[in-house]
Amino acid sequence: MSTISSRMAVAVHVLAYLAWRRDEPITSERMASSVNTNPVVVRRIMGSLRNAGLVSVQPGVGGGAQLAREPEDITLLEVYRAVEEKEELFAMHSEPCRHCDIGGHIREVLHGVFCNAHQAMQGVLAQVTIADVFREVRQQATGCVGAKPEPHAAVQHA
Amino acid sequence: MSTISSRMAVAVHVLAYLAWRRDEPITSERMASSVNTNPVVVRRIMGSLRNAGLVSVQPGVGGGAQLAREPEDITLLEVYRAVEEKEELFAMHSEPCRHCDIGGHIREVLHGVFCNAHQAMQGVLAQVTIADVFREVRQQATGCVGAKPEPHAAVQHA
DNA sequence: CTTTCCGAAACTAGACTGGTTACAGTTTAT
DNA sequence: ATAAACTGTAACCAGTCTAGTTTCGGAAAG
Repeated sequence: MSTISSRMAVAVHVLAYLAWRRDEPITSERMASSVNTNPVVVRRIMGSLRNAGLVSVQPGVGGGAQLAREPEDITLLEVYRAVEEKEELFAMHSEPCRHCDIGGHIREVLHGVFCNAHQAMQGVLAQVTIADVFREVRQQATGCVGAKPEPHAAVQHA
Repeated sequence: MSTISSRMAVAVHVLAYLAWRRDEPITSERMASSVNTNPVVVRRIMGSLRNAGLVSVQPGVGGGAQLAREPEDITLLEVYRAVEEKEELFAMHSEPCRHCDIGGHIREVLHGVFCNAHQAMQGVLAQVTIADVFREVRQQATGCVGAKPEPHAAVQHA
């Protein structure tokens, strides 16, 4: 039932927003307004993205966050690794009986399969960049009836 | 940080155990002893596997669980779907601003990427069967120094 | 009818998530 | 220097999921 946390979704959303407003610093309040959450939640995620070298943040008047790299150079895999410090996708059961044929070696076998599955998932994320996401979002937006042809004219969460 | 629950690992462990003891019913107590957990935890997981048609369970004296299908016909993907009723691997953030260019369409784009990632992971699980796991576990066991050449001679959790 | 076994409910402690408030520190502008 | 704007971080909370445990009812076998 438990899913990977929505930090991933929020992080990609924010990075796409920063790619949209590529040249100006964006405050956590503006980002939170677009994501519809609390500014502290955004700042927590920005901390992870900053540690990963994906964004640069400036405090003070006129401060905010900006992309530290080009949107084409930021893959969703980097975002995933920045906001989910998880080493394994699947949890292993703790201490199976080591004296029987199954319990003694099941963990090594499972570890191999689980690693393959995790890497396959990460392989998909590695092939998508923030620029891809931003482009697809814009395409969807302009494809709608009544959509504005100039995205910069949209609501800016001022 | 949160991972997919260890129910998956326990389920594969138990199914490999049942493949090992293919012809006799195994009680939840014996399975729990091999997994090193509580019999009720095993029974909960067996309920999911039974609903998925992977095992058949008999109550009463001499009862227990047996594989309902051949180990070669049970993939880890079926096990995954049996014990994790999750529809999505990644959580979506709840209600982004629909009036701005990013928030209005980010969810559809993210949904596509997340689905691809989830399916890539499931594709790996679909290619591994319980028979594969059992065979690899046996290979690892016999490859160890001092390992018994006949796996049925190992501790049986009686 | 007793034993063995499953199924299910109820309860617990621990962990993670997302949200919130609060406050210290830093940068800019005046 | 002082005020304003913004980040960073700690602390706390409620909700959810997980895994474990106890308990009890019911089914099957002998």
